[in-house]
Amino acid sequence: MALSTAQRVAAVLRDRIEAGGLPPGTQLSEEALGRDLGISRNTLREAFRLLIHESLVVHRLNRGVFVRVLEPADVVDIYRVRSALESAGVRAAATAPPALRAAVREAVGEAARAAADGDWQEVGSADLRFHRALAGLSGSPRIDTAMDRLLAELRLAFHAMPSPRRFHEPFVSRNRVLAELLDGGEHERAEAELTTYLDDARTLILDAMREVAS
Amino acid sequence: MALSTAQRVAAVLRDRIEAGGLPPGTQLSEEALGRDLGISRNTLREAFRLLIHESLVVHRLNRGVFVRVLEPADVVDIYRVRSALESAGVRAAATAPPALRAAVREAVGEAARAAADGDWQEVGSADLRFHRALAGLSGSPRIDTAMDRLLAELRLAFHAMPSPRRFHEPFVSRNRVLAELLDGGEHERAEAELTTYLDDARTLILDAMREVAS
DNA sequence: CTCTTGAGGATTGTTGAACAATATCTTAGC
DNA sequence: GCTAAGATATTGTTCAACAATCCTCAAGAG
Repeated sequence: MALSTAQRVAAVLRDRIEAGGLPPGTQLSEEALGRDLGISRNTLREAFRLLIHESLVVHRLNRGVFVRVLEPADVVDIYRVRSALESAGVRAAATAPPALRAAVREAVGEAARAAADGDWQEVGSADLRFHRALAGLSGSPRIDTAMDRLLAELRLAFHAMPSPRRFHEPFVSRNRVLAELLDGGEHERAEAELTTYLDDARTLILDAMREVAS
Repeated sequence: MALSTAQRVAAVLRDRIEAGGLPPGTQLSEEALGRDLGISRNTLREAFRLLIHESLVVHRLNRGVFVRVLEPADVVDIYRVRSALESAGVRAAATAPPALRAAVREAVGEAARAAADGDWQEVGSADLRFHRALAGLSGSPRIDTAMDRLLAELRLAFHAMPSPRRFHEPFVSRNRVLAELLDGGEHERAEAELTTYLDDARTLILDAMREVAS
């Protein structure tokens, strides 16, 4: 048994959440879910802990766990932190190891290829890799894991996006522009472009969230 | 009972670790600690998970949990992230709410008062509050908690410092300089000063760690 | 009618135990 | 002295029972 029961249960719940079967705000009852999945409450709670760590669900003392509801304020905050971490990466680009700089260019290429194929799901994944690579220029393990967690949180908001293409398409070329500014050593302009970039993306997501809520 | 048992136990262990009662590298035996604290192994493991999440302890599979040993590479990384978060705060200072800017000035005053009293322990605490306030200028809850965790990790390294006075004293006036640059709207100079400030502090800690290790 | 109060029921929190899996220590053999 | 097999101790996983807490909803006071 390579994976523990708790890990398998967590994977099942993760899939259900990301597939929309368990919408944000849903309470995950220990007894009902445990009976449903044929496991004890304690094992289920262990699975919950894994999901809590990924912030896919939240735990309220004596209340239970609920599928995370991402508020507009959360999106605003996530983009604030992203701005701080990715800006730091851009400022570190000049002294970053070649391998890290190559990762940025690679993600740009992958996004372009996926866009040519019309695979907008994959464009989204490549976009996330691009931004992770930007933050990764700092060469900091702690920044890497923080970035991973932020992007995992953001995925919860993507459910609100009606058209993946309309959201991702404009950013393919902007990613390329950013990468070229970095390669050209124009770090100040790159940082400025990154700031407006993130502001635009945030606005798009917030608009989509408002639309779904209404 | 506002806090769960696991949370209270985690607080106890956190205090013991920071007070030096549980030095870095100590193994936290489940059976012995559980008997000592009068709680079940299961609850203790829950408390461990909280501390693991704060990276005050590390978990090695089938080996147990140990009080975190901070390597020089960790200190370097922590200062990288601090630089990113505090720089973001300084850049946000211009548009930050007055209450957040006041918190920065307040911490400077408290440090100066403690220094006059010769209470170098308290100078250290005020210094941490100063830096937390700097990062707090971003107004981001996620940055606040990230900063708290970083500073808690860093405290693990402070055990290596032989003379609190020699470490903290020079920074009292530098904090004041930084705060005045911010109040004067000279954000670029403030950011530059912050960078050299953090580099100097990092160097001091790394030197002390090397000295203790040898 | 609104607000408080307090059972009662439902849900989560905690415990101790049993068994499995793994690492470490001990010992026998070469 | 070194290696390998077995013994021992510790952690990992799961379970069911009991304790603590929250929420609902009805009864009563104002």
